Amino acid sequence: MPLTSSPRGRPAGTSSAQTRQRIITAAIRRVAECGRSGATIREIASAAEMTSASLYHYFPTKDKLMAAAVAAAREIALPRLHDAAQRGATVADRLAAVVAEADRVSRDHPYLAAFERATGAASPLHLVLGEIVDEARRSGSLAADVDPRGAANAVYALTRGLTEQAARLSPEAYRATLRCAEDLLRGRLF
Amino acid sequence: MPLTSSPRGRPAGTSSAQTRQRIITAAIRRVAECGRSGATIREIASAAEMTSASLYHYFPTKDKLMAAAVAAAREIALPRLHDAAQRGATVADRLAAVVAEADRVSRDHPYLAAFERATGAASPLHLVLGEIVDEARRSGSLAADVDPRGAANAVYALTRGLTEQAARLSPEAYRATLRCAEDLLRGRLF
DNA sequence: ACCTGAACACCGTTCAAGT
DNA sequence: ACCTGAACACCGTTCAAGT
Repeated sequence: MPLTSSPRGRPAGTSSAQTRQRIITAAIRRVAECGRSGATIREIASAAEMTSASLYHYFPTKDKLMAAAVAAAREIALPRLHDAAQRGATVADRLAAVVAEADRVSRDHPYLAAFERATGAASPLHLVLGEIVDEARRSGSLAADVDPRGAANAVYALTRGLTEQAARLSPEAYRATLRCAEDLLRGRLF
Repeated sequence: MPLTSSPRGRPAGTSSAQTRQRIITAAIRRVAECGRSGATIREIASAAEMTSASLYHYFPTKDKLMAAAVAAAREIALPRLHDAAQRGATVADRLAAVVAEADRVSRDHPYLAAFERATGAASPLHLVLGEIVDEARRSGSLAADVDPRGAANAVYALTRGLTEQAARLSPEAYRATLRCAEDLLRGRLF
């Protein structure tokens, strides 16, 4: 074997699952930094210390890799949002707690908000908000003539817009926006 | 000159401004249908009845063409939203009128909502909402301790999310969502 | 199974050459 | 000025060949 040849086969001390995770982590970071189309397969592979051809051994297309990254990102936020949904006595309290927790998750995982924004994937927030509104309807906190699905969608629309703004505004301006969004949910903005 | 050669020079009866407009219209449609990266320069040029090389005579890069398309799209919606902002006695009435008019604009220009969503550009809605909230603050309809920029951003976030939902939901479900959004603005959802 | 370099068709963009 | 076909570097993806 010539000394100039590149190493072949799986490096010692790494499992297939670890390699997969390394690729997903690299993908989340690169997509957050450069956007979905700006993050090239070659760069993601390089950040995961392999060739683009090797990456295709783990993910058959860029779309499938993105879907796996979206699912991984969701698993980070979902349990925390679920916990937050338990806090608070009233529906408005719970909604505010979930929105606030979503903000904290963004702070703890700096790449996450930019990644979700770049992919435009449905956030775990939708699920949690739907649950809160459903429960509000069961407990009678929602006016009887209000469509619960419509209410969940409206609140979800608000949070989608907030996530988008988070990437556009300064942290200070975004914090002010969040406070107003909470006032809006509590019915005391205007 | 061989009979097989393609025509050269500007076709008779067209001005430079008309050609520019034709390119922009084609760009809006293709981006709405295929997304920003899915809409290729070659396809946009083809839809505008020219070569991609010719298109570069009018726009130096794809980014500049997209910016021009965004500006053109804005000019469609802005006057109508401005008019709607005059209607209604209270702040909530005016906000609801603008949101409703934005919905009608989307219906009148089927490609527009998808295009704005695909480009992620700041919509003319932002400007109009900012004006309404500023006026609300001057007239004292906004609580003194509320940051007016934050309030405008929060309402804008809601409308951005609504626009996104419009593409995802059935017309019926979207209408229910719009009604709940109005209730939310009026402070009587929860 | 896992990895490689080299190739494929396609993209945004450029350019010499035509009218 | 306006348009063309042909080329450029780069992208996602494939593949024969290595261990």
